[in-house]
Parts: sequence; C-alpha cells; structure tokens
Amino acid sequence: MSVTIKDVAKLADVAPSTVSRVIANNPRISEKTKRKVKEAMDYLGYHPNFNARSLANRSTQAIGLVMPSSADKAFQNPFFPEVIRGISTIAHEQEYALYMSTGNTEDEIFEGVVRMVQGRRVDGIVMLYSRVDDRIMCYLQEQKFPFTVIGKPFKNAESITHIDNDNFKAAQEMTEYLISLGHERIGFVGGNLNLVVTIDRLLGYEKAIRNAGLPYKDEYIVHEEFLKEGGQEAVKELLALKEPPSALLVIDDVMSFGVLSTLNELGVTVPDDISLLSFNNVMLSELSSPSLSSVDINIFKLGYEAAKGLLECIQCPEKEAKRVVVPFQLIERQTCSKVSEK
Amino acid sequence: MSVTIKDVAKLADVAPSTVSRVIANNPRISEKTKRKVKEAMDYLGYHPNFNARSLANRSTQAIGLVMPSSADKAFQNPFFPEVIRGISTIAHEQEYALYMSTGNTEDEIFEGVVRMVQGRRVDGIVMLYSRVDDRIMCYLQEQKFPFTVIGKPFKNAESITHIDNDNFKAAQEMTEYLISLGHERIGFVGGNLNLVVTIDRLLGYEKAIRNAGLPYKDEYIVHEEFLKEGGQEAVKELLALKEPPSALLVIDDVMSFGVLSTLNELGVTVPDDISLLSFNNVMLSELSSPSLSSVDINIFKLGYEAAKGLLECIQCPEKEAKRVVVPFQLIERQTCSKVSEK
DNA sequence: TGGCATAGTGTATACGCTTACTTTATTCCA
DNA sequence: TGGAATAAAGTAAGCGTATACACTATGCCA
Repeated sequence: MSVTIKDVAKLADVAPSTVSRVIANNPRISEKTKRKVKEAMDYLGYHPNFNARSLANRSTQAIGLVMPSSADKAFQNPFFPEVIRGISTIAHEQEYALYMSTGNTEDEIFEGVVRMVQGRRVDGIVMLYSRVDDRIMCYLQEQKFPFTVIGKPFKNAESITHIDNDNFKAAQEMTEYLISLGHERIGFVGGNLNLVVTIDRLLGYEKAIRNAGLPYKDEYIVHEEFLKEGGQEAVKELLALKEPPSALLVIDDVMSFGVLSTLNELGVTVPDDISLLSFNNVMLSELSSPSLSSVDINIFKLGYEAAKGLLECIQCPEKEAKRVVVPFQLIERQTCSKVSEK
Repeated sequence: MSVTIKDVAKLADVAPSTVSRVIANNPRISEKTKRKVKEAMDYLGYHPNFNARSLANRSTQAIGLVMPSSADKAFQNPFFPEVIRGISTIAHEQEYALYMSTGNTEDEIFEGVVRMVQGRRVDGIVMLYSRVDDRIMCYLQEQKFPFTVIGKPFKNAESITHIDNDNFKAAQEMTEYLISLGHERIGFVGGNLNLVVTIDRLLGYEKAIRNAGLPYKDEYIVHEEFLKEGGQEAVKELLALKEPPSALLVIDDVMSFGVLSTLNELGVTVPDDISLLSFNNVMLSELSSPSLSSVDINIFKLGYEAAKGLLECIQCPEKEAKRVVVPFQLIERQTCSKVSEK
C-alpha cells in the first residue's frame, strides 16, 4: 500500500537496515550511501510509519495533555490555548506530537488517561491543572509513568516535577499592593477550592492581611464559578455587607469579567467605588472596559517549561524531580486606584 | 515488560489469536472461553498496545485536529475549546483519541499535518477552520485522506464533507434585523479576509443592504484583527465618517469585546449611540457590559457533527460527501436597540 | 603475506497484534 | 456407524521498523 523502508532499500540497492540507519542518521553509514538512500526516499515519497517505529522502539514521540472536564466552565478559559501554545512550541522543536484527553466527567477523563498510558499512546503526560486529591496523578505515580504538572501537586510535590508560579507570594504581594493603595477592606473572590492554585492564592492573601494587622474576615472570602449567575450572587453579598470591601482580589481574569459586569449592573463604578485586581493576564483582559489590572503569570512559559521538563523526564528517567518557578508580574491597567477618601 | 496478549493466552490456556478475538468480541468464540480469557485479562491487568494494533490493523483509532496558527490571535478564541468539546464528545463515544496539530507558522502546521498523515498517526482529520486557497486542504484531497471541515471549503465544496452554518443567510438576517430596528447606516466589522466565514458573512450583509435599497458603502466595511490596537483604529475611522454608522455587525464576539472597549474609551454609549451585533455567542459574551447580543451558531454542534461526519467517512470511504448545516439563533441581550431619533 | 583492526552493510529477529488458513472436536442425519 | 457439516480454537504469516549480531572489504603493520 504505502511505501515502506523495503521499497526504498530495493530502489537504493541496499538493505532495509541501512535505510533505517540513514533515517536515524547513524554515523556508521557513509555519506555516499546516505545520499543514495535519501534520493530514493525522495523519489518514492517515503515517510516512516510511526506505529511501526513506536512498536520497535518502545517510544511514541507523542505527549499527552490532560485537561479539566470539558463540561467545566474552566475549560473555556483562554488560559488553556495559551498554555498549549507553550507546550506545542517545544513539542514541535523536538518533533513530538500532542495527544489530547478530555471528557465530560471525571471518570471519562480518567479512563482516557488510562488508555493513553496503558495503550502506550504517549511517552509522557502534562497535567494542565492541579487539584486536591487527584486520582489521575495518583495513578500516574503508581504506574511510574513520566509526567509533569502545571501548578503545585497537592501532595508528594517534592517527587513530582512541576511548573508553577509562586502563587502564595504573588497573592501576598498583590494584596500588599492593594493595601499600599490605602485599601483596608479587601475581598477575595476565588474559584474552585479543589484547585491547588486557589488555595495557594488564598493563603497568600491571608498572610498579607494578617501581616498588615488587618482583620481577616470570612465574609470577605467568596468562591464561585466565573459565570454570571454564580458570580452575581457572590458580588451582591459582598456589597451588601455593613462594611463592603473597597477592593477585590479576583483569582482569574475571566471571573473578573463576570464581577465587572455585575458591578456595572449594580451601578458600582470600577475603580472609583471599588478596585479590582486579578490573575493570569489572559489576552482578553485588556479588552474589557475598564481594562483589567492583572498579574501576568506567563502562561506561555508555564506550558513551555512543563513540556520541557517532561521531555527531560522521558529522556533521563533517573533524573530527580524538580520545581520550576515561573516569575509573575503585575500589569497595571485601569481597575485599581487609591482608596477614595470619604 | 508490560503484559501482552501472549501472557494472557498462557494464563487462560488458549492461543494468542483467541485472546485477540475476545478483544474484538468475535462471535466465533464461545461464551465460556470469553469469560475465561477476560478473567485472565483482569487478573494480569492487560491493556492492548495501540501501536501494535494499529500496525496490524492499519487503523489508529485517532483523529487529528488542525487548528489555525497558534501565533494567530484567533487561536485564543473560546470558539476552539467549545468546538473541541463537541468533537471530543463523539470521539469518546466511539473510543477515538484526539491528536492535535498546531504550529507557529503556516509551514509548521503544514508539516505537522504531513507527519500525521504519512506517519499514519490518525485515521482522519477535522479542519477547524476554512480559509481561502488552503494548502492543507489541497494536500488532503490529493492524498485522498479522510477529512471534514468546519466551515465551507473555498473550492470543491461539493466533494468535501463540511459542517457549516448558513453564514450568508445568518448575516443577511441579522442585517435585516438591524434594519428592522430602524438602522440605515450599518457598518461591518470583519476579521481575516482569508477566512471563508468572513466572506460569506460579508456577502450576506451586502445582500441585505442592497435588498433594502440602502447604499452599500465601502467605508462602512472594515477588517481587523480583534486585538485592541487594530480594532481601535478601525472603530475610530468608522466614527470619524461624516455619516458614521448607527449599528455595527461584528464578525466575532471577541472582536466585539475590543470594539466595545474602544467605544467606551471614546465616550460612545452602546446601545444608545450605536448598536452592536456579533456572531458566535461564546460563553464570554454575556460577561461584558453591556452583554453582547450575538448569534448563537451552535459551536458545540459544529464540532460534534464534524467529528461524526469524519467517522462516517472513515468507516465507509465510498460514501458521498455531504454538507451539514447547523442552525443559528439570535440571542438578544443588551447591545442592540432601535435607532435613536435625532 | 598473514593477521587484525575498523568501517560499512547485511541478516535475522523482535516489537504486540490481527487474520487467513488449518486443524480438531462436536453434532447430526442417512 | 460413517461421514458431512458446523463450531471452536490453533498456527503462522504478516504489519513496518529497529537493532544485535554477523559478515565483508579495506588498510595497515609486522
């Protein structure tokens, strides 16, 4: 059917193994033969069959991506395209292909991962999120299958290569920044509490609040999905407090969009009535009005480093797990201002 | 190393071929043997090796997704996660895996596709976009490789299975809708003119304008990337006209975000000063303020049907190409109003 | 000139699975 | 009871590539 190594060998008048060595650019083959074989390959339009190669090789030249449930609203977050861009950049450099696994339920995703791993479809996996008590991560560890995580693993973080921002520090510094603007009542709008990133940022927030000697109030802490319905309630509750916050630290730009929209409907002006500071600096964050002040967490680099780390794991399995910390940077736009004197 | 069909065969005391037939659920195997073999499989934790299977089988149980250049801003459009959700739903149902191909340049993408196809990594491909004179599509046709397209192929549309909205009609109806609100000066903010969808919608817009006996003015037509920088200029130009439009038909919600933001900065109020109507109804479109009136093009279904069509192509290659039209629906929110009397 | 490195190629087997073909066991009817 | 028909399982040959090992030719030195 399609042209194989044997066809090339016949045409170039060499043995199949020689052709194989030419493909692998084996130094034991003379330049002359290499040229001859390459001509034959071009002439026939030969392309190696990856499946055969994988079988003989025990390597697939593919890496798997594990995304959150596609039913989850988070799936639509522009974070993912950007992180994938980072991953695919290095994957391309090293001629690795990308395999995707998603599903509507957690079970579906798990099942997909098992198929990837056991079926030897990929050489390693990048987890695009880190949640508390993740079944998939446990499974991968049990199987001793190479993987890296974007975010901090909930447990065994020392033994798992992971790429993360220092979310604790970031949240702390950002809270301090808000405090430096004169805000004393700062709310925290978080997302899914099962995500480690939520926890880290909340802790950083708490640290800054306590360091500054401000009261840490539970009613200032709110966790919601970013969608309008949920967010609306949360924001209303916050504003209905006797002493409503004058600034909000929001865990994600998309969530900020929702918050912004709700505030707008309620007739609250940002940043005059309330300041807003969020994380991620996704491409859209400059498109809202007012445009979002946001912490650039360098999503591209998170992806790039995660894939790079994974390829290292694959190539030298005995290498030690490491933690890569990607720097963050505040991008000031229009949603933060000094607290207004009343 | 890992457990193979032979190990299972040995344990179950049958021949490897029998095990293989049990996996394929071949009716020629008695129920008794099936049970015995399945027990052995469970006991050993057996999972078939996909590569070996692909090789023997000449089928991979995987489909490839071709996305636009990741350098392209369009890559970040929430359209893609949603379309992928549709694809992955049916892929999961039929136990197909998803392969992704992206790259920073068109060449990289092309190369990736060639590797997918020639390397037999996938059984078929879904093109997630349709552009004018697309090299990849030509290549796939030449190779007679199964593929489907989301959007309308620029040429040979009859011979390529594709899933599309009736974008011409949609744009026409939406323009008519704006006209019915009393608007006579309607601008069109398009995106990349290399995309077939842009062309179709522009033509629909033109049709409606002409049908209504309104003047079709080139200066009302603008094409920009959705990012702030570009969009800003375009919008400013439109508003600087002697007779600026009172309504804008925008090709994409994300672009609308940019437009909205620019208008805001310019002190133009939506929808009082100018109405805005866009396409796609991505999840974010309700999160802007005012929330976007948008045409729901049923992105999920586009993905679902594209994958379904592809699987049909793969399973019966002689089947004829077909066109699937996914219905659209206007979602009225807050960005359109009757033209204000002056 | 014989022997021995060394470079360059070829041979043959394995990777794990599918499947056409064969063989064996069972049933059933004349 | 013999033999055809059928059901069930086994044998073995690939699928396309990689690679350990074997082999040949050449050059070099003693």
